[in-house]
Amino acid sequence: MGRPRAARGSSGAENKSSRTRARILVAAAQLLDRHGYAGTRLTEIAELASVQAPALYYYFPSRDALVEQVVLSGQATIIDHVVGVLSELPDDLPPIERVREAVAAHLRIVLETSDFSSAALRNASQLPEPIRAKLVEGQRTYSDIWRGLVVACAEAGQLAPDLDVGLARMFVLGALNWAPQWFDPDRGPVDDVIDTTQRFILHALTRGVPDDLRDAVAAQAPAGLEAR
Amino acid sequence: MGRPRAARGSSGAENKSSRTRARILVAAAQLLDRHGYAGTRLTEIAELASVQAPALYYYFPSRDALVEQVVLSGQATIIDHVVGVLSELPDDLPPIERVREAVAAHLRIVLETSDFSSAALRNASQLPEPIRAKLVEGQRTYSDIWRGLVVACAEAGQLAPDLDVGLARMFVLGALNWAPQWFDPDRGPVDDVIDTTQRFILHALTRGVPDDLRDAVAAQAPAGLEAR
DNA sequence: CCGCGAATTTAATCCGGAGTCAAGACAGTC
DNA sequence: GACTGTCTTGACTCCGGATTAAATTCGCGG
Repeated sequence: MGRPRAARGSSGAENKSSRTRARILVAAAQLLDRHGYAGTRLTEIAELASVQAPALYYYFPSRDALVEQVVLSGQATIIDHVVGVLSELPDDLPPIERVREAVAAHLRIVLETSDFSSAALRNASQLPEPIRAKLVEGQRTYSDIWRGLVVACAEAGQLAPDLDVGLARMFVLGALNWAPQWFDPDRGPVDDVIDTTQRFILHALTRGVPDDLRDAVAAQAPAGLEAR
Repeated sequence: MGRPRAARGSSGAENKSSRTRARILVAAAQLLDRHGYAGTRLTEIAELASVQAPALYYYFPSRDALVEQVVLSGQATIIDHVVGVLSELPDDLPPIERVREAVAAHLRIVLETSDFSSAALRNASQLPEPIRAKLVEGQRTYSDIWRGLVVACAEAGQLAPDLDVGLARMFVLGALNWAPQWFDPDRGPVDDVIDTTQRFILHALTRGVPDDLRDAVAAQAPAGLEAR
């Protein structure tokens, strides 16, 4: 009666065992994303993973443990990816451009790499207390990342002066987090969505006339450009 | 053994009966908003409404009927209120100002009058098919309202030319619909949130071009008006 | 091709929540 | 003070879904 073992020599294995485990996690993520925490049946997960329900207990001690695994790793995936992208950026990149990159990173992970991450986002508020508690740290971390991004814009004078920094952050995250709700991969490539989202959010934050139009506008009406 | 009667003469009554019924609906809305469809127990609703569980069946034939009542009236509340506000507006108001008003109307109803409306929004995707079916008409209606608002902006040249009209609509609704998720009435008045939201969204849509320059910008990039 | 543990199934149990029902209690009304 | 509408009390059924137990198959090293 064994807890499943890690592969012999290697650690990130391709075991049959670990592949089954992965299938279960993926199935759970998909269903959590669609039906929510309370709406996801263990038997559905099993079916989608092509196993019988009790097999889940070979890998996870309980339904909640499985759910926890899904949302925690989903959360970690987002954070790691966004942090990773940001850390690759040159130090002298203007803050607003960092926001642009963060938007893309967030959307790409949530819309493309899928399920785990959006399951984490969408269910956060409806999870049982113990699981929710384990999410708060990551939530704070991620919040802080965005706070930092927005504050940097403000300090660089690139943020529209009449925006509350805290609220602005919430709106950005709102627009991002709502995306999985309506996004349909059949209706167009992720990249298009990302493009438009970036423009939308940058417009919202900067309020200024964007670089590529500034000259034209300035020529037309050289007065009144300063951000009031 | 009576189905509850409407009040004698008056229709929007203050009956004891109708007040109890209202308490039940309010309780259900609150819990649906917090725990989602599948996470809301009948007994919890009853407790919150200060009634015994079987009493619910005096007013509603089933749990789902109650839920349906909540989300449908929540949806109707939003639509009616926003439509009402828009119809009061002078005809010659610029489209972008109509958006501003619609944003305020939507937020006010969702954040203040609350629960019902946000329950409708948040649970939409997780409801059982029969209920969801009854929501689609309203969803289309509401979608169309916003489509109309945004398209009008585009046609008036007040929309940032590089925004896809359809996607822009989704972002606006995203920012609005995510608000109940983080809004905390103790942290500040609704009006502040509304103010900032209006600015944020108007910046996003118009690209922050001030009124006196909008013509110039529209002339510069008259393309990209298609309403996909 | 045997044996043994890992992986998974089949069958059984357990529990909570929806929904029912019958018998009252209590309030306001005529 | 009888009547009706509004609930409470306290069962009790029923079912689906989580969990457990026992039995079975798979797959590999010997």
